[in-house]
Amino acid sequence: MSPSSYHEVADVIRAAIADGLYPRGTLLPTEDRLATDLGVHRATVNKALKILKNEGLLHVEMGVGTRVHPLPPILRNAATRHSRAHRERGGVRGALAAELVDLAYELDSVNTIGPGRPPKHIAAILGVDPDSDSVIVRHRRMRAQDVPIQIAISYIPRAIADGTPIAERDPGIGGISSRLAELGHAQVELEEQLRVRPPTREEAAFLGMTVEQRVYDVIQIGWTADERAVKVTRYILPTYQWDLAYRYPIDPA
Amino acid sequence: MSPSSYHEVADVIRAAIADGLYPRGTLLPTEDRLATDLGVHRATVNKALKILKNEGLLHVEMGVGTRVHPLPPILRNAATRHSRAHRERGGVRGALAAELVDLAYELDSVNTIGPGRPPKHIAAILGVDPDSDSVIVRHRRMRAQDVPIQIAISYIPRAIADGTPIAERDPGIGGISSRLAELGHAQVELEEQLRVRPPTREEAAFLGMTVEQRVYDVIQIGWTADERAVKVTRYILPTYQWDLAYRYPIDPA
DNA sequence: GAGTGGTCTAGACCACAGA
DNA sequence: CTGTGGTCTAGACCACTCG
Repeated sequence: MSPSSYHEVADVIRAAIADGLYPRGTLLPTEDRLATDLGVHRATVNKALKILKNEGLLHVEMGVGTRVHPLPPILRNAATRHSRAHRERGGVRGALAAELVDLAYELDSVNTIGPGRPPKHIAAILGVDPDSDSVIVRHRRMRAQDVPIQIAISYIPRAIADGTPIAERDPGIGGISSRLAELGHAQVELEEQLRVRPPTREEAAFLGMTVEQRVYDVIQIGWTADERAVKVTRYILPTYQWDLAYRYPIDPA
Repeated sequence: MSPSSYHEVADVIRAAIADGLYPRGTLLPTEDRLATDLGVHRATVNKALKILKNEGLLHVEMGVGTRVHPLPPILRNAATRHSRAHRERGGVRGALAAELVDLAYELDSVNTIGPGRPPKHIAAILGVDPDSDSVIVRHRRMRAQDVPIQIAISYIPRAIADGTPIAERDPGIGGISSRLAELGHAQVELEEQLRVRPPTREEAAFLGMTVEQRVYDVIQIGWTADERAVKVTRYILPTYQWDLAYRYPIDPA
């Protein structure tokens, strides 16, 4: 067959991947090869592959070739991931780690923890000073199976966190949420605001994405029983790497 | 200045739009014009504009020109009722809620209602027969200010819906949820599973999108107090047209 | 150095909308 | 009929990786 457009070429290759012709993690044929096989110019193949790269299905290793993305999407279930049982399963340090336990993925994270200034809109939520180092910032960049999958930046008021394990590198079993609870700041509700946008250059660099792909940008606010916001966390997740799930009560009337 | 790559051209145009040089709804200069102005070939401008189209910032009217997308993103707050008690508290919540209030948009919807077969995975959730017309299907395509913004397809078991206003074109004040409550099937919790993907050709056609853009694909399940799923609704939303918000309780321990 | 994908220019033809 | 964006081919040069 001789596809007449780059969308058809993309469909052919997408189908070939779905059929298992090119398993996850393997190299695709070169663009020249595909061009001659499909009877089109390389520019057309390049345009078709760009679609699949933007979808997150393919991934380029410069100078090497084009690879089928190694990891299928992971489910992030907001309803269950924050239960204590979930967070402490396998002695792990937080919600993400617990999710990956099920999949037998190895989690590896690079953290930067210390006092810092909160962004203005986050300072407003937490009710802290935006112009001084009023929060502990926990910046975490995480990989599963050596594939970057998430950036998480947490902001906790220093009035709460100073002198506690929350300000330390290792917050202990169950993560920050467990420590907040022990300190009398248990979060009873979480609020999440999310949108989809292109990654910034920095985010793209760490996540191994291009700026033409998409990330979820999730702002999570932790509320206590007495209606105080005690933690704000921003999650940056590649859309092709995650499915999200929520469960919430409604007024039955 | 003379941008050296199509990403720079895209950045220049994105910035020009952000600066108000090209207001929402107006036509951009032609590709030829931009090419000569920026000192690059039209193919480069075309590639740059494609990025902005994929982001949903631009929209082509064939044979006419390229227009800046008319509507800014809308906030879809999954727990509006639930969050109402908290509305006074300041910060981001108030700011985003304020944006919602602006919407004096005119809504217009085309509906198709009747018995039908549920998709297999939805039949499994509802516990109905996937091989017969076991559900009432309510298919709604909605526009705001004449801009298509959402597709919603609801599935309700006929055992519940037959002979009630749920199977009628107009379900009455309060909609399906109120009727379900009156019939003894009040939903007390909603579960939503969402992912981001390219639209199908049909979805793209109605929503005025290309298949290189992205939609939220949201599966919403309505649960009763006795843990029965009484309604499943699938929402298809352009990602550039919506921000999403959730609020849910967590296990504080 | 050979092979990879990334990008740019150049020129061409097409379908579509509107005067 | 003219002007619009959509697309394809052609050929070139680049930065990168690996042997």
